[in-house]
Amino acid sequence: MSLLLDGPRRYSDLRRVIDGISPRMLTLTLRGLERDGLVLRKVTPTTPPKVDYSLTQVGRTLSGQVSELIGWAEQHYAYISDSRRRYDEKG
Amino acid sequence: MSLLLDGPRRYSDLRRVIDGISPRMLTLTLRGLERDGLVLRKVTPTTPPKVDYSLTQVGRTLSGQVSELIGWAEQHYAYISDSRRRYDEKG
DNA sequence: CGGCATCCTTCCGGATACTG
DNA sequence: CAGTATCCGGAAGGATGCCG
Repeated sequence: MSLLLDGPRRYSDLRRVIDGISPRMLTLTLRGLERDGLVLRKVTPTTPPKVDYSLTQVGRTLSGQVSELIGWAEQHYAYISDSRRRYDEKG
Repeated sequence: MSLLLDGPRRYSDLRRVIDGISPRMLTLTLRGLERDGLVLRKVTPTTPPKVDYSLTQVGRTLSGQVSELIGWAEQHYAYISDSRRRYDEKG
């Protein structure tokens, strides 16, 4: 979702950025977001076809919270990794 | 997580509030949060035993973002439901 | 290019029964 | 009370192949 903040992205672009994701999962995820009205799917029926994904108005209202969540995760990543290691090693 | 903001809660309390959750899932969830260092599990070995769950210092730093997310969800619940209904009905 | 259909394996998570 | 143990059905999701 936060990947779409800078504007529309094509399917293949998203696949490249979200490294390792299968086409199936990417499509399912995008379709879910589209169904929820957070992402807009715009098909241009040329050859080769072109599909742009962008945030809807409402989708953009979520971007702040998502960014904050990402920020939190980055800030506390080391702490959580440490906590897990300690938990797994003894108890 | 947001349930723990007001202070420690006992296992059975959480089970009552999160209605319908199985003991297995509640334990797994709490154990995951404990492993990540977000929740503290404090056992008092009396009869009957007593276990209190509370947020750690770091766990509390996440509460703001969680609250905002909940707020967003409540605010846009109707929109999303509508979007889904329209999506499922035609396309 | 941007998918969908299908197969197949994994594992999530509910139900139930039992314990310190 | 606060879990653990076990069984089990169904869903999640990777791999592969095909299509407009």
